[in-house]
Amino acid sequence: MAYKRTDAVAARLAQTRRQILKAARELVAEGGFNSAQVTEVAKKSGFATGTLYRYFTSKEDLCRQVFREVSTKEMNFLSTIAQGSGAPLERLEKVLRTFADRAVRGRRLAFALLSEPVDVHLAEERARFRQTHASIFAGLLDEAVEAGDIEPLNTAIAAAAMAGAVPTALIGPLAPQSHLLDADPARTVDEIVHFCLAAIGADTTAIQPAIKNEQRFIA
Amino acid sequence: MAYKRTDAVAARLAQTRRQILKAARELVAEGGFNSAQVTEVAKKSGFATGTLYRYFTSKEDLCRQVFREVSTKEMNFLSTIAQGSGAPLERLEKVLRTFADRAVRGRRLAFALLSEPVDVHLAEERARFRQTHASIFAGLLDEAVEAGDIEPLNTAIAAAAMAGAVPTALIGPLAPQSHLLDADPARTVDEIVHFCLAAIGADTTAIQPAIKNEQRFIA
DNA sequence: TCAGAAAATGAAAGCAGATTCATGATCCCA
DNA sequence: TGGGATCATGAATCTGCTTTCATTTTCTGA
Repeated sequence: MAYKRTDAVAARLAQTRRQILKAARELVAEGGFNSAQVTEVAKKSGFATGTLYRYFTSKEDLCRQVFREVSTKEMNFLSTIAQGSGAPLERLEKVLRTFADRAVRGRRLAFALLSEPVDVHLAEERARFRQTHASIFAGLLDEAVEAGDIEPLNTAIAAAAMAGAVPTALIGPLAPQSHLLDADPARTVDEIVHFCLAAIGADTTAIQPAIKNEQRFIA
Repeated sequence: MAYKRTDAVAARLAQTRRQILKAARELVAEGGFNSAQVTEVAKKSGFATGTLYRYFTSKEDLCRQVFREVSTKEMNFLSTIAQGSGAPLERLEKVLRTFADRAVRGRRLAFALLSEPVDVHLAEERARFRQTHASIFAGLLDEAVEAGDIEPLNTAIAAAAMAGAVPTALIGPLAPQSHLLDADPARTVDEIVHFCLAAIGADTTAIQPAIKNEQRFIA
């Protein structure tokens, strides 16, 4: 026993792991999970394929990590807004708008997370992602009902409907090759947000113009 | 040249083709496209795998046919309702309700058509399916706007949002193993329909109770 | 500096399917 | 009824990946 992992080595290992994840993430952001083949990730990260398997038990494992990393970032982002101050419906509007807005701007990545055809395992991860969106929406709807800002309704169902409506309304436009949205993305986002708010009986007369900062899905 | 295909033979060939499609369709209705492996379809239909390739150029081809057959039936169904008589919004409500209702009742097949993870080719087919739903919705929305029943809006976007909202709101419940919906499916459908109609500013006070006939996605 | 231990490598093996194709069965018409 | 044509068969092959693992390289503490 003449070997004990040094801090320096541990750091390097961690670094390697990060590099692999980064390479995979970038490939996903460019061409979806489809492009994240083991060989490609290896090449891009600068390590051998065998090496990847010292850090991840399988390709599936690697992809799941990537999905989680990226989606967690998005969810935290929305979650923070949801927990902010202001009337529940104002926060809901901001969350919806931010969601749609970031998806449009980070189109390729959003496509990968939301609608690219993927295998069952990633599909599960995606379902969780959607479910989390729905939870955030549902929480705000509950608050709004509680506050008497909207009529009582089944918030779980309404939230799920929103979680489906937003991405789908963007999907054609979200597909990598599509440029339908380039004309007037802000207007489209406005319409979608309006749709969701009206659906729950919220007053939509005061909907603000699109967000100005250039937020987007980021790899 | 001592062979010319007889009518009898042609009929048998057509019959075989139908049998293969039927076997595939049934497998899909039971376990999704995942279960429609060439070997399985062959076994179920009673023909050899090689035979399938005399009728379909590839597995992909076969699956696409199945998807089209089934989805076309659904779309025609909705389309007929959409072209019926009555106020546009009444027809829209009926279309939405029928869509949701049939999906709930023909859960497994609906899952396969709407949210099962599938490869790129079927995903394209699915996109078309969604797009058709959206077109039907959009047509009715246009009529409603035209008739002055609702305020003008971007009907394409609203329609796409509905096409996403309905399946997603059902999805947890739609997944084959889920039984969330068994408690009170009609109520859930009501909520979803209400959501969509409210979203476009339709008067929802007169929403009728659930449809009575036992319509469903049929293989 | 060296021996033992971990880490990295990438060519080869594995894998789960779809797809092919040589062979045998069936069919048609002269 | 026979020979040429189509049809059906299913074991063997092909395919595009992921995954393994014997070998090489790097690291550690004595």
